[in-house]
Amino acid sequence: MKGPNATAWLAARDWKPFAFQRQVWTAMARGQSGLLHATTGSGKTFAVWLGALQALIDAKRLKADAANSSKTASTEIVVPDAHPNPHAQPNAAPLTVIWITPMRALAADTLRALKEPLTEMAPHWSAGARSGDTTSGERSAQDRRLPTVLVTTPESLSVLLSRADAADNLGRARLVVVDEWHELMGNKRGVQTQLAVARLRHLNADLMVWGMSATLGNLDVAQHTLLGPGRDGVLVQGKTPKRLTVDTLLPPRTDRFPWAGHLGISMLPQVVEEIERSGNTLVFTNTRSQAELWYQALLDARPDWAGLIALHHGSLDHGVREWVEAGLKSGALRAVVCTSSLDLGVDFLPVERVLQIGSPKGIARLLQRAGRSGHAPGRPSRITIVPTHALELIEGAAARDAVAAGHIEAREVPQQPLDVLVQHLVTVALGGGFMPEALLHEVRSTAAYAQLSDADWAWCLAFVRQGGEALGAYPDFHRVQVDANGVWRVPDARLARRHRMNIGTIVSDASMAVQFVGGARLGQVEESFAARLKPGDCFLFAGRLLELVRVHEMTAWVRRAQGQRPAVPRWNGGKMPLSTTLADAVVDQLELAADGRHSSPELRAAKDLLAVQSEWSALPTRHHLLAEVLHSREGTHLFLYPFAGRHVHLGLGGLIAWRVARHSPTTFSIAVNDYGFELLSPTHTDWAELLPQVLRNAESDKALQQEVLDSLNAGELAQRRFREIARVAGLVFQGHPGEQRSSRQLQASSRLFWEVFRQYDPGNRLLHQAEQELLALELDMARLQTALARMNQQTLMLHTLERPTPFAFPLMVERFREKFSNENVAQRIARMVAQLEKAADGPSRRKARDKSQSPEGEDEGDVQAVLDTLDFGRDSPVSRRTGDRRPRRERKPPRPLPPL
DNA sequence: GACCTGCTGCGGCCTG
Repeated sequence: MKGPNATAWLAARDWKPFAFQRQVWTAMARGQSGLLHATTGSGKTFAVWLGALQALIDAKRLKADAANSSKTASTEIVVPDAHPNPHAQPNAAPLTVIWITPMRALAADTLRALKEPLTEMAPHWSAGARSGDTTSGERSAQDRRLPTVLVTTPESLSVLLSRADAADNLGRARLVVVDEWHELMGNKRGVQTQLAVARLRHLNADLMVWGMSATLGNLDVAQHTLLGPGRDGVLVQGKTPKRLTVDTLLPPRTDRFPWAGHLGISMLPQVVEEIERSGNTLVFTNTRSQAELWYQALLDARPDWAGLIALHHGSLDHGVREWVEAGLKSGALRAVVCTSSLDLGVDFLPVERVLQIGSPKGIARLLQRAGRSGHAPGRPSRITIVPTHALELIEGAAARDAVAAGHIEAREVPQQPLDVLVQHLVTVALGGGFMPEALLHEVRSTAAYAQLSDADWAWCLAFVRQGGEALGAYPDFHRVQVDANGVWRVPDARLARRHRMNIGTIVSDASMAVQFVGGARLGQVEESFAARLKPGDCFLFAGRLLELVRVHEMTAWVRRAQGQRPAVPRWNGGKMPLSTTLADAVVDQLELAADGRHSSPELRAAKDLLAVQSEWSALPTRHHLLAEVLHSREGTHLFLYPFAGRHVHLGLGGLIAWRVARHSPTTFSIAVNDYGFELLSPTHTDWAELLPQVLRNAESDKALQQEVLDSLNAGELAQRRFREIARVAGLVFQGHPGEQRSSRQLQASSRLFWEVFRQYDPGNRLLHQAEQELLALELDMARLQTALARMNQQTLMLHTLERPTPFAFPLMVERFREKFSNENVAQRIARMVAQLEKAADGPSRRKARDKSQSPEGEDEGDVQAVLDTLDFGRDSPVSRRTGDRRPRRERKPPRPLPPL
């Protein structure tokens, strides 16, 4: 009688196991934990799953086998007959495997994939999924008895851990698998997963832990973070990634290609042509509104594609998204315009072609998206970057070189987020209660809290017990109480329920449902967008032109509309900066161009533009820091290009403005993008003299950090971070399902806690955490330090400009947006572009020089006229930066320093 | 609360 045998199972399907699959089986048979790194669709799920079946069904015997066997032992492990009674389900084996995925849809897909070998290899095992999608029927069945294999999410697992019988039920688990670990490890969901794994390991010391991850720059850290410090594991490298092509869709005429912008609609004809030529195509965009606009533009260009192309992003209703995913799987859809929503999940898409509109932002992200194509055997993956402005041409070549060199971003891991720990303490108190010393030991066995101090631990305990120092008078925050035996529990049923409803670490902005009157739900728009619409107004959403009928109880009721020029919803999403890896690769390309080596098609396409940049100023390189100064009627513009990503540029800009303002009181406005930033002062500023002084390194990292905090409106920024922390820590209740509370209500309550703590409990660790998160996540402090240090090594090249260069122009455009409606900006930019193009024409180089002798030159005058219409006079100070989710960026002169 | 270009992801109540 044959038991589970992975090799046989694969052989029956004509599959030969890969070497990495055998490695996983051997390791699992020995009871080892590990991390499997493999590309999507390479068979990693089966590797782990078949290995698990083999290893777990008769563990005792297998252990003996493994002990007796040499390293080269066969992995064809045979165990005794496994009671193949198909009707045995109600008596199925108890919970043995917990399989965690980051997405509900992926949980469902995974369950389907796992079930197939299950019926054959372990008929006495049952399998089921538990997530927010699970119906109440399944739920109550699971409450009586969990399946042998439970496929779930980190949040649902935490909810299970909060049940009073958690130890009995979950303590039986012998294997935890975390799929897509790279998606979780870098955020608080990953920390929550670490804590859950530690809990399970506490319940069963022999627990095996396996992770699966896509390509990362720091796999060792990924493994260490999952398994816990000081725990050995196996790192299995999956099948070598298939061949990958990174190329760029070049515009037909690069001399007419926009210098700034993000939409890229000018590339529409070429994109249509690519889709026409290819099989199924995924068109990735960087934002949801961009996806909406591109979908519409494609339909306008090809009305016959109605029904053949679709739209997919995170604010569309699940029903809509599932329909699109099904269309992709069946091959019915020719193209789907999407955002990161299709980065993960949806197994085995038959996608042939992947287009990336706009900057890919990072190499890991590019690889992930590229991996969506070329699933057919022998076919390479291919991703084509569609540049939206001239400098993005260079990103294509840069990305290709970085991929070839194997430069991939590392993923940073959160350290000791106390809000997550506080939540976990209440969860465990609910799940049967805890004794503090034992739990501390368990918590310290995770990578995130290995260094947790006794003081922090004591603070967290006090916080769940009486809300810390400030909230002692409020029974709602006496969540955990110590019983007569010294066990910490949650006795109050109402608080228990409230906690279970609040489990998780994802915090999103309040949104409003969009629904047809008497019909289907379409998705979600942000409350703030809906608030600006009046009944009768039109907007573009879910690929349709809609008219708002009314807003009622957090739902925007709509009907189809025609004609009218619509608004496009904007979502206040995250803003990923260009990664260090990709930014460095871009600088390398500029270096090549500076040497006259235009070896790639992209560089050749950008050659004229780069020539203009060199002619009017210079090209930034690894060893040269480019600074440009332009005097206009607005004042003095400084453009600086550290290539450190938008977050760092904001911090650096603020820092430099702060340092200058200490010498001479001035008001600056700041504009940033991923390549550099602009500082504009209304008065004359002598940057040639000032810049070398204010660029200096700080005395210490600590001092630099303080300067950056001082230079920003740090209090307000930290308060916004605190909002999320308050929700994760369970201070702010988000309401019952279906009873959405408006963002105003939530805002008000988190603000109240912020103020109460500041006043009555300034030592509150959550306040400190908000500041730390602000520094680490929003200001990218570590990267800022590196960038500043590097700038100090570089040779400063300061060029005085006659007109904005190709590098400076996008920064100026960035600033215009805040003053005018889009249309006005478009018109004004069109005029500026026309002027600049004239000046940039071949023969114009001489003209440009001539004009420097006659500043009244025609072109010069017109550019100035354009700038003048922008009205950044002294009376209308530019106050706010766009796209930063930051408060006012105005630099108030600090109080004069006391004499030394 | 502030954003206007700005991703993704989760969970939960009540009653019989």
